[in-house]
Amino acid sequence: MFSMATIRDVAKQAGVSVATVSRVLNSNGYVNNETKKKVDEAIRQLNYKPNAVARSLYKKTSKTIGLIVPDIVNPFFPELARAVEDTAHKKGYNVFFCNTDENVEKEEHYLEILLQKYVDGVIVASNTLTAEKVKELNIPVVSIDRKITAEIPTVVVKNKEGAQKATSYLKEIGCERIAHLRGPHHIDNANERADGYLEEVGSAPWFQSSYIADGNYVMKTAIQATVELLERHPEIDGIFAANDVMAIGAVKAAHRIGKMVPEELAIIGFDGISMAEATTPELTTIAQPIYDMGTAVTDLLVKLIEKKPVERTFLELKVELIERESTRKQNNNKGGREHGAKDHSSRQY
Amino acid sequence: MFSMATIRDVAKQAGVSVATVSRVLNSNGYVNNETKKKVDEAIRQLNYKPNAVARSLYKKTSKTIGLIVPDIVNPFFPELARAVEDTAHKKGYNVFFCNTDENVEKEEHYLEILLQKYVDGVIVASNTLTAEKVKELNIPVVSIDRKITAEIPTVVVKNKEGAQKATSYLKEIGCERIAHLRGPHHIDNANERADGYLEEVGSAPWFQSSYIADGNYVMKTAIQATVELLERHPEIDGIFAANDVMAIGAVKAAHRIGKMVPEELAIIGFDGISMAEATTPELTTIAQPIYDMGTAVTDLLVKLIEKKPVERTFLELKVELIERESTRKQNNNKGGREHGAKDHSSRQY
DNA sequence: ATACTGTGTGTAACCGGTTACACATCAGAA
DNA sequence: TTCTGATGTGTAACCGGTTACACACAGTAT
Repeated sequence: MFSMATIRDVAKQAGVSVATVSRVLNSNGYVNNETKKKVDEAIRQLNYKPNAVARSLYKKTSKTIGLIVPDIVNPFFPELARAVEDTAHKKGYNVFFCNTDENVEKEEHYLEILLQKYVDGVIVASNTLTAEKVKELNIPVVSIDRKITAEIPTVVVKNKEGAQKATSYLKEIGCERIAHLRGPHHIDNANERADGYLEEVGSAPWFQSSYIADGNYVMKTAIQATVELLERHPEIDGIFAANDVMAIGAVKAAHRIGKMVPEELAIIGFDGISMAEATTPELTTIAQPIYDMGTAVTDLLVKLIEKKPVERTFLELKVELIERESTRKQNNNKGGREHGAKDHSSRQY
Repeated sequence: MFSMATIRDVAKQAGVSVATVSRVLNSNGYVNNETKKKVDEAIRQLNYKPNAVARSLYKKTSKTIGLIVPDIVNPFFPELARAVEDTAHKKGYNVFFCNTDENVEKEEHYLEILLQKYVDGVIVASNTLTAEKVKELNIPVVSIDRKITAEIPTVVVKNKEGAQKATSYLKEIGCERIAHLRGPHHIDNANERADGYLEEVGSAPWFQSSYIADGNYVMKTAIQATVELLERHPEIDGIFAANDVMAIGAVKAAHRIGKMVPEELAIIGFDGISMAEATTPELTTIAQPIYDMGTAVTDLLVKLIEKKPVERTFLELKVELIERESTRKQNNNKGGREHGAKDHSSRQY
């Protein structure tokens, strides 16, 4: 067993001081060209790699960020995590990966560990954190998908606008009784999406609040809720589900009851997760630019870390309607504009 | 802006030496109970948190591991990553998260960075790494899902056995012409699964090699391959796809052609990804114990890191047939035994 | 001749922990 | 009484980088 070469080994090998080696490594200060060659040669010979931990200790920065998500298994987060990691890597940062299950203690525990490990900043996808906690961390924290407070930089999407887009699209294709399968009341984006729905149909003559069913963003309960909804209101011919997972549940419920999708019932989701393409019929949805959100939030964090100027600390990204098979226009029946090919969509298992 | 308290601040505050504080922190060596109280009080007053970087530098260990996957977006990996992170966290380790897209240079680059950051070990899900490269890292490396070489500890599943199980299950429910949608030739598990299929039907009188179609583990090409397969051999009444994503593609192809699943064509996949439950009909599959694999591989790695004894360095886990709707028994028609409820299946978005 | 600036290099302190070693005290054994 | 071992604490070296500072020497301006 042998141990890694240190900067002192390199210095000895090259016949110079450690300061000079350090200067060569970081290309700062003055170094004679001949000296530099000797040092480079010594580095090559010893296969020297500088020790990032020692560097971190002195510089008080680790070129590392933390990514805190509720659960990577939740289909929204893999693409987000991918974008964060890609962007961080491009900028020279590594990412620590943490799952909190929306559990406050777990989250605070992770933050403490990350802080002790000198992370330069943290990306949080969670709603349990308080502004106070964040402030005492003394490092940049940005939030994705959930607003925490006005002080914390955030990247979200236009949830209300997207919900309006979804609902008005259902109207447009001829739906006359449109229901909403909403998300949990304690999650902001669920409320915003419900607001968007109400904005479009809340004052329609047929509307009643019983057209809104409570879901909690998971498939199983969405199936049950949809079955009850359709039993309560058999006249429903369109459902806007607040996320894709529930929309998939709604499709299953319709199938179970024997309602044809989209002929008798149009269903539209929200999120644009890849699972929505696995269903039959494939799901029409309001797609969030998940990858772009990850890129944007990471860019923002890195700028804050490196104290570069940032234009805005609150980004509200646009969503996009993707027409697939779970809805069909009354008049024309074309497949509809899809997403542009994503640069990372061709990967294989 | 204020800076973090150090061990020397604590020592001063408590009126003791840094060694004593360190002893209290790590509960080793002798410390008088009264002294310990003073130190604890000083720690509390200053809200002192030990600096993990400084500790790493001296101890040459960071309580950090690397997780290298091809692409977290690939539906197999989120659950694996979750298991790895859960297990690592439980044992006091943080995980660096890296996506390589099966790209050798990217992979080697990540390994180099991880090494410089003093990671204690690495989990690799990849087939591009050579044993030589791994050896010169001088830290424990374990492999998941892919065998690299005999020397590198590995956790895989019984692919051939699973494939046989899938194929014989199709025979059992009455299929008489069973095709195989295989994975890429350069991936071991694809070859093992093809072997398992051949073992079951390779010597059947009806068998021809044209019953095997090349797929590359992605949905789009699987759809095309299935369409061609069914045009070539309309008599096919069962398809074993080498992964779930291709099986979903096969379901779509059947739907497109107008073949009823499972009535006219039974389809079975492999992997047990959650997406397989989103389809209509829901997919019968050979489920890998993905979460367990992640737990096992992390346990193994941590044991190697901590130089604890390990029983075996090659684990081949069992797979399990999950009957759902895309296949149906000729005789009895019961829903079939599902997975036990996974402890992490109830999370919400 | 003097001062000044740019180039090139080395010494040693520093980052914030851990621990080897030295030393002191005290109880119980020989 | 002396020896031994357990208890308790402090000093300083160490981990492997970075950099402030000192210094030396050249070339050029005054």
